[in-house]
Amino acid sequence: MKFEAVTIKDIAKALGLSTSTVSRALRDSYEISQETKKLVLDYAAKINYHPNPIALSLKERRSRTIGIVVSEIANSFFSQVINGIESIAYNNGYNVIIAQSRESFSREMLNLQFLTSRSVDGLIISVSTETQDFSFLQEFHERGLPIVFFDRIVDQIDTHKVIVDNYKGAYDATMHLLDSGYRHLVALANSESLSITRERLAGYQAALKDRGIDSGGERVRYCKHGGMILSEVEDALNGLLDEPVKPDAILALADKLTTGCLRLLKQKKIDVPGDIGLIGFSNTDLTELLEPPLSVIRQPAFEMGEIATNLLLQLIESKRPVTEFETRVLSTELLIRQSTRRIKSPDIVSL
Amino acid sequence: MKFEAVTIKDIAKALGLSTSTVSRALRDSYEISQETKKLVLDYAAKINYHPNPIALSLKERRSRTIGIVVSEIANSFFSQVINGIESIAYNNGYNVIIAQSRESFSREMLNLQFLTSRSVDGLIISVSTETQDFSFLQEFHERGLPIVFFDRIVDQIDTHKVIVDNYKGAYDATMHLLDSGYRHLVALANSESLSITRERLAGYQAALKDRGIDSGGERVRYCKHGGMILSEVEDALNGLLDEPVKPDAILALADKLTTGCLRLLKQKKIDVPGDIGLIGFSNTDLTELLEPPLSVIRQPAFEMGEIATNLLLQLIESKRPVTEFETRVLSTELLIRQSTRRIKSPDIVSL
DNA sequence: ATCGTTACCGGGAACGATTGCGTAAATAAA
DNA sequence: TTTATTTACGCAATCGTTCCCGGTAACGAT
Repeated sequence: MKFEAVTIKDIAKALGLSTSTVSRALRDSYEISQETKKLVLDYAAKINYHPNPIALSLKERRSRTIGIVVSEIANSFFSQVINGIESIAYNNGYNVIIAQSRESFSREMLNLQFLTSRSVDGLIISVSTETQDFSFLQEFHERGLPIVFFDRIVDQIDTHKVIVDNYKGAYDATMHLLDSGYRHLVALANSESLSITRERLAGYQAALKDRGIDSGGERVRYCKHGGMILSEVEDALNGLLDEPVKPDAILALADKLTTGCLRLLKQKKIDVPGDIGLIGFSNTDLTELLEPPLSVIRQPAFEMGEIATNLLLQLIESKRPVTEFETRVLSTELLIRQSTRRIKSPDIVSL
Repeated sequence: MKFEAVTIKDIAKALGLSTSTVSRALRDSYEISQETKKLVLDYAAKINYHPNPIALSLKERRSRTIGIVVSEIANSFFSQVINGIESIAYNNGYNVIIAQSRESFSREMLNLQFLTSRSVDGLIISVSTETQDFSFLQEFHERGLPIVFFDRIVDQIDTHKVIVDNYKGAYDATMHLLDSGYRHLVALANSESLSITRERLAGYQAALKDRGIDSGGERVRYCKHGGMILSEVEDALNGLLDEPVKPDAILALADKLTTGCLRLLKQKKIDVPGDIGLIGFSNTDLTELLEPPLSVIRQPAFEMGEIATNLLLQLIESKRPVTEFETRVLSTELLIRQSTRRIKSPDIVSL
């Protein structure tokens, strides 16, 4: 079952040269005569020689590989980011290794262990919902592993970051709900520990405040597992629906929550937007085909991947330690569709 | 930017032992005294030693890593398969490296090159739509790389394969359309070279034949790029809609084609299922939330991943070359929803 | 006293590639 | 002719690990 590859030794032996000469010939060193070079190059091509990257990684302590850690590749947002990352990475001669944490802290640690032990030259990561302890990341960072955070960032670690203006995204969406005549808003959020949750929630609350509406602490429910488990979303949603003041619109603060919410409302035969309005963060390209077409806040995912990769490569290829870091903030896009088209006349009591 | 790891040498030096002794102590060799073992083990734990997998891969010519090649991770079917693969792989101490071909032959080759050069111990692959030349795969296979095909398999290469009963899936779906009163069926297919296209199309045509309906050669359109480009699907769809006998139902033979088709029909304001019925292969978990809820043929993707991985591990860990290969065929599931609920009364002329 | 075991440990060669250094031959400069 | 310089190549160390050989004690049996 082993699978023998051609090595530099085979070439050396066949040509009666030393491995050093072959190596140098292949790297086009000035110390090697034209004839010898041609000889080696031709023979290498003939027997389809490719340098062994494992040996190279061992020697050079670099792998021209970057690691990606996301919670779930099935999530459109993340798969779009990954496509962005790959596009830049490939153009720069880098390969990528993708790992999913599935929102589990332990899986995330295992993945990180795997990636670093395989000598990835750098890391692009959006942390899992469960992750509260960043010390392991901190440690890798301090030991010199170049890291770029995107989406769910870690404030404590000083490095490049790529995010969207989550505050504004949520603010605008909330304003849109209010402008549409909805009054009793509730929010369905990811784990409290996540940067995106905090930022988005702040935008939501600021919008309510700017309109002089008392948001109340109870009108937000969190999903610890980021909606990985539908029952968790159901519990949160039930909590919201059971509020003393019945909500007339929901703001979902993550992709999985948005679609999960719609699924549950349908199950409960609660009409959207008739009984309740719904808007949420989502990058699924199916949202416009849903019943009803979903109003969403969309992130420039592909671009985020591109930017993150460029920043990472900059970090990797920098000669001396980088100390100046930047946080790129991109804009979200608000796509207004059916699910927030208020049908009932505004509730007088709430005005 | 370098990132120094603890090696066996550090331990040896610190403890005044040789690297051989340390290595043996760590592997719990009988030749090492209990005291020394404890000494080494304790110290290794203390300084958080982890063997360098790169060095191990170089030495052992194996990496406990399996490579996955799919056309696109954003595709629900593939991401579900990947989850199945990971679940088994992790439980057996293997890691996975995911690569996407994005339906491009050259990308597929590059990925394969990357994976094998990183010494993956085996490969699980569903080939890209573009791939017509399997010689490179054949070569890897002959050189001893364990391969398991799933979904889009390669008949010419003799190894384990995991598929669904595509013939029956398409047959049943077609029968369902006919039973619902549709008469003028058309099919939207992937590239002709794909195994799944051939099998599904055979099922479709067999159903028509069994009902005494002349399918006609022109009532199938192919999408070379597997629907990666929407315009391609549009051209194909337009071709079908322009048929002399206007179709009243569409069978889409791949995930991307199914949703792409719905998107285009909506754009064209063609009502589903009012003007035309639609059923297709899809593993997207959003299909029931679509407008209309989509009737689909669903594949047991997770299970396929699990089986493929078990077969691959069997291949990898087998002492002697395996010569007996199996093709596991799983069942599809037919989920009937709105999109194939015929509304108009059957067209008399067509009966 | 000598031999054979057993228990324990170290030296050094791999794995595939790069690279600093040494050096022979060929050429140029003196 | 002698010395200096260039050209072109090989040796050996290195990366981290394993493992085939050794080797050296200690001990019991002869």
